Amino acid sequence: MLDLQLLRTDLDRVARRLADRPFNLDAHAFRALEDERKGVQTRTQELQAKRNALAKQVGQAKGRGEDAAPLLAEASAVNEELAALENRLADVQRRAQDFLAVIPNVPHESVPAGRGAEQNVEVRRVGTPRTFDFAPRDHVDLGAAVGGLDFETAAKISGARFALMSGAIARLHRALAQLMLDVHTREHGYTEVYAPYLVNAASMFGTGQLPKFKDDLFAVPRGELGEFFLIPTAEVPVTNIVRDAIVPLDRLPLRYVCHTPCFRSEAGSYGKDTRGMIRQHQFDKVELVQIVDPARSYEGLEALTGHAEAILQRLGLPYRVVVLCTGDMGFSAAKTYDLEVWLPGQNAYREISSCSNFEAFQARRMQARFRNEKGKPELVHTLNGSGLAVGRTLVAVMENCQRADGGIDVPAALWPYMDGVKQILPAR
RNA sequence: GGAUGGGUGGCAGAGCGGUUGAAUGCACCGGUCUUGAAAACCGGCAAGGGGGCGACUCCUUCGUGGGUUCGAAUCCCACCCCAUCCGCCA
Repeated sequence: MLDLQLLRTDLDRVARRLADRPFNLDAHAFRALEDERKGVQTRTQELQAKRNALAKQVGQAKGRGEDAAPLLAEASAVNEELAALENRLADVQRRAQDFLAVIPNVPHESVPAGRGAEQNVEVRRVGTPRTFDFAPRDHVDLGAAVGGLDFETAAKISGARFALMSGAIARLHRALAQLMLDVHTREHGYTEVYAPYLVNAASMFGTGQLPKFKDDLFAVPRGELGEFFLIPTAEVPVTNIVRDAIVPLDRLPLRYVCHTPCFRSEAGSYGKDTRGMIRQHQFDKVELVQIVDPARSYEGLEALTGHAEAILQRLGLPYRVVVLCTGDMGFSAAKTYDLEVWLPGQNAYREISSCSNFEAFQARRMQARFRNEKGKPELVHTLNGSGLAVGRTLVAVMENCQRADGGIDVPAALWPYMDGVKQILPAR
């Protein structure tokens, strides 16, 4: 959520920058809403003050044993008028809130303007894609060759966009998550977190999935209580740790790492990435979350991105880093780096991590604050990034480490997690 | 699911329906004292919002939502959450 104060004082500049996303901020509607709010609020508060004063006089009169009847009559009249005004005020405030809740974050000044992925800017490339002296297969064919990656059975059990892993592939998948958790906790200073996979609507609002992106979520009804939502990323439960909290300054930055499955409806992506396990309704991800002092959030973003990169480097996977342009960024982000891993099966770089600074956008929605040097509560900045998407990392390892015979050479970094298995050989 | 107790400021913890935005303690900030520190003492210290150039002033907020009342942290109703016990269960 944007700062109301910012909209009041700098509406046109904000509207211009949001137009780059593109988002059309209706400045006229906002000003009209603001004017209405101001008028109703002022009159309501005047009447409330009057009511309070009268009530006090009644108390004093009764205390002196005087007749309070005239005062009571006046108070009743005030209350009648006040009730209508308070209703109107609540209505205007709700409309203002709804208006604010669907405005995306303002891109940081360093973010390039652009409409879509084509305008993203490459920052660096690390590693060189391997040249094969045979025709490289994609992970679906490799999975068929070694066994243990089964989309047909998953479709029987659940439907499209699910995978069933077994044997060495399932083990490799687990090994990847283990490696990531160990590196981030041991070397990057993150605290491991185990968090709920079902969250309430307030948490989804806090990180920005609600109200605008409900269609992307799986909702689980719970009768009278409304509904739970399956997390689309650990960002949601982990960032909401600090919702409605005031963190002492000396505890910042908070760094959390959390391995969870992620659930996405993928509404609107029909026909996209239908082959293989690039785009699934359920996938595992190791997520990095930082809660930081606003003065240091861009430092934090660079560091966090580096932490995610470290995993790719350790696995020897070639990748590149791109800054997302204004048109490709998520709703809540002020700046995002995507890490794209090289996939020989697609002959392309594909997203494997997304690292973002949300500045105070989520913090404002969550009322997540810290106590600054002056002892005053101030909104924190929140950051997160995949470190990494486990399913896609599995795909990348399979495709980049494949052998001519269809087997897979396990990267050395994973050996300690594989019970000494260094190659996954073709079945039969 | 049943029973009981409870949700108040950063924390702990008071609070006969009227001057309680809320005692007290801790924490925190400033000062006195001290070579320095501690202790002691004095003072300050909730958040969000409206209006005003400003001194300042007004409104809202005691789990949430309704209700009673001129007036609710205090009374009534519903719900949520937490604790403990019982039942069920991995």
